[in-house]
Amino acid sequence: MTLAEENYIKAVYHLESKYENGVPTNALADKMKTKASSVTDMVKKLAEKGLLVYKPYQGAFLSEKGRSHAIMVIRRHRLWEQFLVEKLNFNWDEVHDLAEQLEHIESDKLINELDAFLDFPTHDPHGDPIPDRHGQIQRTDKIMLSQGVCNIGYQCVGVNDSTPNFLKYLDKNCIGIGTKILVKDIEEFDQSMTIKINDKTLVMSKAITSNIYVKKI
Amino acid sequence: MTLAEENYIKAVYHLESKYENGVPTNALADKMKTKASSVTDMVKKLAEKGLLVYKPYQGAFLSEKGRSHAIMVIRRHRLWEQFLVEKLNFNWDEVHDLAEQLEHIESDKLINELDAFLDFPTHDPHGDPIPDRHGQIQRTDKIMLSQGVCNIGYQCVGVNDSTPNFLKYLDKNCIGIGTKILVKDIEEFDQSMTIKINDKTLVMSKAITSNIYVKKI
DNA sequence: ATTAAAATTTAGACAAATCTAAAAATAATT
DNA sequence: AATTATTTTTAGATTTGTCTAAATTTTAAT
Ligand SMILES: [Mn+2]
Ligand SMILES: [Mn+2]
Ligand SMILES: [Mn+2]
Ligand SMILES: [Mn+2]
Repeated sequence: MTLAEENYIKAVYHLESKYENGVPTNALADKMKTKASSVTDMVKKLAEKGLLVYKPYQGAFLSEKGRSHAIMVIRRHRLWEQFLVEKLNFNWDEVHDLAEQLEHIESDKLINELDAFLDFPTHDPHGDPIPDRHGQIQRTDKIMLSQGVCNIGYQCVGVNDSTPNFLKYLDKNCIGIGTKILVKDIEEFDQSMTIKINDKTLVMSKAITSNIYVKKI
Repeated sequence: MTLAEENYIKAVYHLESKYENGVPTNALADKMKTKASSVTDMVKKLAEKGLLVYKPYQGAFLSEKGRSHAIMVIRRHRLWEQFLVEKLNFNWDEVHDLAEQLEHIESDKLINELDAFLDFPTHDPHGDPIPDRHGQIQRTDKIMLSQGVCNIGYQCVGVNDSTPNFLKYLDKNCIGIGTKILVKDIEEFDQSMTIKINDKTLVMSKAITSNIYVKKI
């Protein structure tokens, strides 16, 4: 399985939750930063290999084989991110692009030993679950902070946007995985939220609060 | 710099010590397990990029730029090998092929942090020196065991052949980096050597002894 | 039900890295 | 020095993944 193929099935995996009746060619082209015509070619190839199910004009689905391979790529990605942060002093905003490279290294022993070396982490630095060696993913119930309610305490468990820009914003405001957040007020007009973190008060737009995952304490 | 290009300059680097008047196309084709015509094409491309110096029919040399890049690829290769053995429970005969993949991961921070994490090792699991972050390589004086002399004690400091087959032979006979070896006898006819390791006596052919590097104790 | 717009696929081309087969240059032998 | 043999390069083809431009299909709007 080539690097490009792995990236495509991973993209299909991530888009499937949003497009339940098949992932459209254009959505995939966007995600892969390529052109629709390139996607059509690749999707046909992956369908021939039995990794996707695909009918022309109808979008793509992962086959079981495709899904389990996609999950393994995601396992590798998240384990490497965890390694970089835990062992090599990387910040959580520096690891994604590097993990995009490392996730394609092919070795079961490597990834399982890395897993053990890290003490079988269940989540990566961004709060995303790390599939276990059998592809099992621990589902946790989380909501977007934008869905939070006044005067309720929450704890940050993940982020939706994990681009460096957003993560640096969170760093600047002392928000990370595990941070306790108390919702003080929600402005009706634009859903902007006033929250308290360690006695510091902070106002965040909906663009921010809808990218932070929390759970009730 | 692509994966193929990095592999070529690494191959030129390793062959330059044997071919001082330019690395011949065929030698490179052998090493790269490809055809001479493919080598010609690639060598021309690398020369245009300023990584090699090349005159048709005259063989290839590394430029300074090419050499320093080759050394960095070797640094990455050996640091990864060391990581796999030291931290992930790999045996020294299992790491080479995996390091061939890992050496192409592009990130200075990654490799320098890995270096620090491993406590700045000077040698890899096969006894080969690890270039430092400036490309400096620690040269140690070593000889082939086949050049050893009777009744002199040596210590194994490296191997010439690091294929799994040879390394497994060494494992089976309890020979590794640091092992003390006493030369007891050398048979004139075929240069086969009788040696003593921890009171165990062992006879090794020249094919073996010329692949073990030692230094006088 | 037509027509217009959007999404998708096909056709044809291109760069990277490889191959085979043939031509050219260099080295070795007579 | 002329002839072979070896090495190296060129010419033309192939695979992978991409592109642009044109054709087709589906969806939305009159
Ligand atoms: Mn990531
Ligand atoms: Mn992540
Ligand atoms: Mn190696
Ligand atoms: Mn090595």
